Amino acid sequence: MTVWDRPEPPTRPTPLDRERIVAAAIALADEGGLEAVSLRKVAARLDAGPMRLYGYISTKEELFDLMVDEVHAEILPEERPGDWREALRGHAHRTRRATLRHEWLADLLGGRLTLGPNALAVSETMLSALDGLADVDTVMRAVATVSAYTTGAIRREIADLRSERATGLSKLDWQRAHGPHVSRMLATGRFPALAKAMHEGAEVDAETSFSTGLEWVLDAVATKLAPLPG
Amino acid sequence: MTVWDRPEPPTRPTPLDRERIVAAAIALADEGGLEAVSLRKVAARLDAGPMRLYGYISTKEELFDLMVDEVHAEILPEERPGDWREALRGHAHRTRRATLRHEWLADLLGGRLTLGPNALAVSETMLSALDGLADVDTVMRAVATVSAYTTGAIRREIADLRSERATGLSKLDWQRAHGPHVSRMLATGRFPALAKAMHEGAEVDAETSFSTGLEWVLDAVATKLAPLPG
DNA sequence: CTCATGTCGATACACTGTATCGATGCCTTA
DNA sequence: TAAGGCATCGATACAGTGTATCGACATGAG
Repeated sequence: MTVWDRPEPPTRPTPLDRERIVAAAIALADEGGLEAVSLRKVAARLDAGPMRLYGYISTKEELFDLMVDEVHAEILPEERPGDWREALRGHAHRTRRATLRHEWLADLLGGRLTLGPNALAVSETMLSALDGLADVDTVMRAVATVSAYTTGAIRREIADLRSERATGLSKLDWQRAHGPHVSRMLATGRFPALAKAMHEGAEVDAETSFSTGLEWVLDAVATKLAPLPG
Repeated sequence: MTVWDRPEPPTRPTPLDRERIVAAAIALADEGGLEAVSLRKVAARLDAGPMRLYGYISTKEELFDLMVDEVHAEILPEERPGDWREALRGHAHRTRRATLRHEWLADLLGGRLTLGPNALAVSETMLSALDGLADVDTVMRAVATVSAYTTGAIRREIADLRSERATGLSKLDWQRAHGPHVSRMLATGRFPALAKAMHEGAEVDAETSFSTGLEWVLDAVATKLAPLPG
């Protein structure tokens, strides 16, 4: 019996921590969407049994919360924004880009309060960028309104994206793609405005679309923050 | 052997249809949230085996789509709106109220394209209310922007609601409620703007909150539809 | 009356999140 | 150093999920 024959001692498994668990979960979600994230698969990626995870998280929902907060680290601005408008605009675009990198985020955005350290830091930077420009309630309203638009617009964009991907067709073939159903509906003549929009609407790229709406909302916020004197 | 002894013929089960299936699913979701909706439970409500449903729907996702479209019937305006602003405002508020009646809708809103007849009809009324007030692209942008705000704001409101419900406490006790975590965070002094907002912010009811943000967005739309001459 | 055909739904499968609790290793004490 | 008690950890088990499969059945034709 030499050392070579002696079996390895039962490999002390790598100790886990939340960070590694969340990273594994995010990797899975990036690859296969949220529904590809199961505690068993996350654990498997870390050479552990499923129950191992329950020492670090107490529920799958909590894991999702941690994932969302982790991505918020990517949403934190790298440098101090110039003014409030740039702060809000930057936040919206960073959120959008993060969601394009992690599409599953669209399924979670706005679904639960996110109170992790990164999410709080993000809120902090937005609020502080507006601090002093109006009373507290107006400032909060401004942040909430822009965030609501951002959440809604991003979800919509991702929904479109998935739909296109599923049919494998561009928006031009959209009607045909969605089977006879929509075409038939439009053909009934019951939806003239919709039909007109479908036929005459220009095809704008998603980023421009997002941006345009965002600027509208920012314009609105501007008038509330600095109402015209008089 | 009398007629009384003769066993009942195997009860021809009530024939199903999509409508009854969707109604059962909505009832379940209203009672216990989306995750209470399982094909087995839906089927059980209709005295059927699970596989019975697959004659009418081909996937659980499809059932969700049908549920969403069904609720859109409640969102259709009852009477022709006075002007574009009332049309958009009405739609937003009806969507909000429908979501308060069917909280699970918040989980689905904006998550997938909804192309059912009711959803199409809703889009039609919104687009037609704006028809002619600007070029097609601006009109579509207006509808999309208001819808995005609506989706995002509603999701946020429901998330808050659930959070409050889970802790059983009002927003006043919010910090304490969310355990030491948030309080500790705020106490670190790393989030002064957030702390200020928490302490000085007035407690406004959800509807007012929703309304205020909505009017801001509508103001923005107004300036794009009817730009000042010059 | 027999047989072919097509439909329908019971059974089965692979997988989920998580409660339970016996085995295991560790630390303390004699 | 040896033994004992304790806490921790994770394998097993459970109740449930969505849905593929395919045998049994009812139905229609010959």
